[in-house]
Amino acid sequence: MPPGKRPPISRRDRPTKPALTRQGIVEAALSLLRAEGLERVTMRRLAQELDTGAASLYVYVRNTAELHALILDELLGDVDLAPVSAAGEWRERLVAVLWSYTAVLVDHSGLAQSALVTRPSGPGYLHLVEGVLALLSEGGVAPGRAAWAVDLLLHFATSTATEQGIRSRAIDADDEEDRAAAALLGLSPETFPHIVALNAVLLSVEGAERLTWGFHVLINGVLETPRPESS
Amino acid sequence: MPPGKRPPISRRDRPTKPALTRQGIVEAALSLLRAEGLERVTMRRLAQELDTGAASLYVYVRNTAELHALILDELLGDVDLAPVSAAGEWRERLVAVLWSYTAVLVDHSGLAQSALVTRPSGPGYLHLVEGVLALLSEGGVAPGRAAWAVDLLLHFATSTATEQGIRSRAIDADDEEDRAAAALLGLSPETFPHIVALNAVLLSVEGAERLTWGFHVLINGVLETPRPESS
DNA sequence: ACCTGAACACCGTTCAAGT
DNA sequence: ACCTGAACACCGTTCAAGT
Repeated sequence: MPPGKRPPISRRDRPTKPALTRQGIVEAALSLLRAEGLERVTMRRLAQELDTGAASLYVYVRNTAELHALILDELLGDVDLAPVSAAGEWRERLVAVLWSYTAVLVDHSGLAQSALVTRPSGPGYLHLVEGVLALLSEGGVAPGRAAWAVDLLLHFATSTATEQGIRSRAIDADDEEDRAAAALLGLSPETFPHIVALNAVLLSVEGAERLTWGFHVLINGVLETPRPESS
Repeated sequence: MPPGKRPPISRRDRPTKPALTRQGIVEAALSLLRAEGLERVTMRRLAQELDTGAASLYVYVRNTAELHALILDELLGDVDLAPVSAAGEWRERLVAVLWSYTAVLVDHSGLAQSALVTRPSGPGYLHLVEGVLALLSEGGVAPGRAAWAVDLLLHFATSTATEQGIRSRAIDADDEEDRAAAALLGLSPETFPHIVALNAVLLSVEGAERLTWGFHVLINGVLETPRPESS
């Protein structure tokens, strides 16, 4: 077949290349995230996945930060908001929602990091805020105080998720960082080998207890601490 | 002068190239940080500053993360720990220390971010932990609870610094993110132009009040919330 | 032992040129 | 209007080869 003008062939021969849309880009990014992790959700890699050039994505997405924010909000749809309208003590239900939020983020701690830097703004996030506000209101927290509290609570959950994500690595007894961690745990360097075992506990049972404790500290503190007069 | 073997010339003609040392690298990194910001403290840029190749730095520094951790700890020497042993109410002195820590980090929010991801371990950080523990002990917080509390307090300060650093930018009424921020503040889109003014307040007076409130929430919550029985 | 150039395998973003 | 190749200006890290 000679070169030159060829008849516009039907799309069927390249079924993996649908027209670009903002939603399609976000979906591709999400599947790339699940397949290869956030660090590979780059403009170039994503474009490759979509069978185009990186430059094309800039028609739909302002920059990488916006792309990540879009993914995050999509993921936030997985947060379990059922406890908001369930039966039971409001404190416990609030902790359940915060746990769910943290759990969703912890699998993709890079996204949590971006949530810390660029406050989320999509529908997923707004639903979450709404739910937390409802629970605080049920708990009798005045609106002004609740507005600050919801920020404080979500901020704490977000930063915990950021922190946790990276901690999932082996402890190395020669590593200076790990030595300091051991010191903080009150372990003398002699008993060092034991941290390996301890660390697993820290990430599971004790880690969980600490986070729950943190949530309760925040909730009790909010109940106990009025906003300053002036504002 | 013909090429070939030249006599080893004295170092005096290149006074800016001292031998590489770990400390020298950290100092150069620190001055680069102050001059150009964290985003330019890269292995390549730093090597250039030290008149060598990036590969040479790997003799002294494991990787970029370690480099940043080293810088951070150096900076932590600037935290004002005087309130630890000053007169006055322990709560207020604790808040003062936390404020100082936050202030040091907020100027370099990228470093705060790295502190969130890689828990600091150097002497600067350990002194800070020591000071906070001393104040909590003075406040009658039991050691076990204090151990968790110091983490909670510093973690909150660190993540607040991470968050604040980026917020120092103009509000754009066309920006979706800013629209959501306005919504959260309870402003209808009609009153939108006013956020520009409001934003300044938020970053100064109200922002400061919120952070102080957050610290007090944490402190009151810690006093109010025992650690779970099991651990 | 320490240092290095060069290479490998990537990045984000812009822009002129095409359709 | 949408899409793109190519370019610009970078990255971190490794490694063989030098001194």
